[in-house]
Amino acid sequence: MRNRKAGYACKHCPVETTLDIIGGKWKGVILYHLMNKTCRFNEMRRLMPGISQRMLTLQLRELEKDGVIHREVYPVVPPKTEYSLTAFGETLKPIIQEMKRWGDRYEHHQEQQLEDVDQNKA
Amino acid sequence: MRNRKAGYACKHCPVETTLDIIGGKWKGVILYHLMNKTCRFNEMRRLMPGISQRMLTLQLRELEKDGVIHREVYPVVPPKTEYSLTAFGETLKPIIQEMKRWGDRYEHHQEQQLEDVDQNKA
DNA sequence: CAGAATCCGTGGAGATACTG
DNA sequence: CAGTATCTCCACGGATTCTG
Repeated sequence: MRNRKAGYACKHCPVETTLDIIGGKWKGVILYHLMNKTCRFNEMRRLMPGISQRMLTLQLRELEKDGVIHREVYPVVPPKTEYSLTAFGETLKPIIQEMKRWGDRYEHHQEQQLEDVDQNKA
Repeated sequence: MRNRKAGYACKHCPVETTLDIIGGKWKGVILYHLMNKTCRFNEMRRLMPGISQRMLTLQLRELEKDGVIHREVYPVVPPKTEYSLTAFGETLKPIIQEMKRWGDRYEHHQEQQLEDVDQNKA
């Protein structure tokens, strides 16, 4: 999000505060992947085929600026950069985990419906 | 979000699936308020001073289309419309609650820092 | 490999006015 | 009160090219 108006959430709604940090279009997914393991740049691109290189960079920079992720650059050739969650970023895990749980159940629900249609149960 | 590409999430990442439903800029906040109580249109506007009337309408329509909220129109004068969570929408509560919890703690953390600065502890 | 820089189109979103 | 309709603008984000 970052653009919910100059930093302060109106009536300091806590959900709005949270969305100011993880509300970016791809931030949830990025955090989800970094929860499992430290990742390199192109590795993340492969994990998220839908995001452009430019967007990935921008979102990573914002997350870094907010102290959620850490960016470790190794001065080698060819370049190597690793992204990982900071301790602060770890505190967001419960949110992402709930999102994963919900998404999993929703997908199963969808599959179920498709099967029903296939078998003319619907 | 709704625009993560024609309906199917890549590699069906569950977090992406979830964000397709609640990833809209204001959807989290809307759901948060509807968790507490059924709300009328202008009531919600007051709860969210940052959102424009147009945006509120659009986000509500998307949530309705996705089956997350219910819109009850009473044929009276002046008009009265009430928004509430559907049973399906209720299943999103754990996510929003985690967001609220995190936002609350984050705000306290911020306050703490401000106090420290005030008292030159920092 | 991990980006930065540039160009450019689209639609996200504000402001305003109108209506049942 | 609870919206719709229209006009408008800018920044979000894609595609492409260049670099250490």
